[in-house]
Amino acid sequence: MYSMRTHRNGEAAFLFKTLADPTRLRLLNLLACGETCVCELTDTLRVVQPKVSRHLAHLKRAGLVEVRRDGKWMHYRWAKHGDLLIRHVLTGLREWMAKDDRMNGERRRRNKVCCRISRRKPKRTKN
Amino acid sequence: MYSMRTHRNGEAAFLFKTLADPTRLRLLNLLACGETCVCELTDTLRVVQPKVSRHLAHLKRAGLVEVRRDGKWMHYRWAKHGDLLIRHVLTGLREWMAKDDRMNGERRRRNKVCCRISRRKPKRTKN
DNA sequence: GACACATATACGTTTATCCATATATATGTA
DNA sequence: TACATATATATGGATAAACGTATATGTGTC
Repeated sequence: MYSMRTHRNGEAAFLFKTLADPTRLRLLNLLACGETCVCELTDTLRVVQPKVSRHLAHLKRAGLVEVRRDGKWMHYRWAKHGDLLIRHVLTGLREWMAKDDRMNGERRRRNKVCCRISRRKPKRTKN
Repeated sequence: MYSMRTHRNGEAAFLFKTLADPTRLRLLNLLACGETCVCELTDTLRVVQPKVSRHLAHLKRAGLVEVRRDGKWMHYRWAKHGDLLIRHVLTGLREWMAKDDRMNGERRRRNKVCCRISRRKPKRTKN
């Protein structure tokens, strides 16, 4: 179900195309910490919001992430994968991210991002 | 050593970019059977030779395959990988290829290709 | 050396990808 | 309803990837 794209027309290439972009790998890296909303991703990566949304959409099309709406916010997370290929690839990716310096730094930064801290106590806020 | 590209500048993206092409996946699929020369690959995939060579060069740059010269022929094979990410990814890829219909068909065809059969007995031939 | 064959590379064109900016949509609040 | 905020999408331009054809290199044979 999540991996239609890789099986339809037999294209694993589509999965790899999705992973072949540094920004998308950085997004997956942050999502490896758990569910994260778009503004947190934007702030952490210091990347303009349309760019983040565009890449998230691509990850979603490929079945790599799922979304949940919470008021104005969209929370993205890694998808559960039935697909064997995706599972192997993401296992390798997780291990790689755990060792990569830049990725480590960005995961650390994620937890300090202002909008994350300020929104923690009230589940929904006006600001 | 084989995976310099993935570690230098921290880009796993380069590995995925290499795998993000159907022709290169088809080549890796044939090489999964064992060492294969360019003309066999060309005949099996029914793809023009410069295209095959170009993609093989890309796979080599990424450290995914190795080459051995045998007279006029160049024999390509999967490389041995120290890199964990590459190992996970290729494990997933192997399993996927084993199940994919098109890939199965092409591996079967590989063993029937004319130039393969005619060149089997004499290790080196004039023709 | 001249030629044939296997493979690699160079070149110009087409196609796909990525980006930044602008704009649209959706939700919540006054 | 009007407005602010969060996110998504559309548009046009720049960059890179892939392709086919032509040509170069490298090896063996005569």
